[in-house]
Amino acid sequence: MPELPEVETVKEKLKKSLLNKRIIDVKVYYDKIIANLSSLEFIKTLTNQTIKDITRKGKWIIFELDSNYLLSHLRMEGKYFIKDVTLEPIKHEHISFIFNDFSLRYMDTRKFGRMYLLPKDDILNKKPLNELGLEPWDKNLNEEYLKIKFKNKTLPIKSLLLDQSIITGIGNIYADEILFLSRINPTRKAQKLTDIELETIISNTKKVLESAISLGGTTIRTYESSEGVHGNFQQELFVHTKDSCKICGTKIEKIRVGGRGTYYCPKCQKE
DNA sequence: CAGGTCTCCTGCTAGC
DNA sequence: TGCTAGCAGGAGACCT
Repeated sequence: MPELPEVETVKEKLKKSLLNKRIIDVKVYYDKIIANLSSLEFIKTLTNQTIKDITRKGKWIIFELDSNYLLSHLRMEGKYFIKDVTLEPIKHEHISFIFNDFSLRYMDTRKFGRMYLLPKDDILNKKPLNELGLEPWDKNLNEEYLKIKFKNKTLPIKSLLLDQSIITGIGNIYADEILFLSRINPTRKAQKLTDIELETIISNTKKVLESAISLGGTTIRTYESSEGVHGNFQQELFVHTKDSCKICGTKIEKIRVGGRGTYYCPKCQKE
């Protein structure tokens, strides 16, 4: 499940192959991936545009084209591969962007990924990016900001860490890791956290995500990496999918918080 | 508005 | 061994 560090890694990888390349054709095999256009309009608009830049906002990859932005969210299992143009599409391959000497294939086993093709204007203030909160390294992310965002909320901290309109980029794996490092129980009500605890969470968010990016993200379970992307952060995980605590040896508990599988150490993360 | 539940999907697995 | 029901999960829709 790609979260910010995996998306960042994929984005960097794509940049190496795609900058200044011109799309000469597009094939769509499953059109529900495209959220805001028919596949016909999607293909027509993309054809003959050049990739000027590739950036990231939260878990979104942003392809800057001549006159549009193509936004891509990998959700659970979306991935990109560079392949020879002549190779037939295989199972779970839904979109193929064809360039002169190679093709970029979008694969997605569960078909949860989504793309938006938008006109080139102020996309940060338009759906879907307008709903995103702060990047973890934004200088406006501080304890005051979280207090304002947590106002009138009764949800546990884990659920609010996953809320992309507050901090963007954290997913299920890193939420568990951030709370472990912060020694905070995932079920604690966000509103009841102290200022110091909020600051600890912010600092550990940056720490965990930076470390994960430097290791190329996390590769676990069914999440097979994209082209040339093989993360190693799974070796650094303290609680997510673990059996016993790396610090105290206590058995890691698995519970459900806000419908998500949640791992924590009952001794290190007391309620 | 806040929050709970359902939905989208497929592959894997526990259980018989 | 083979089958099936149940589960996993990011985010948006829908309901209360």
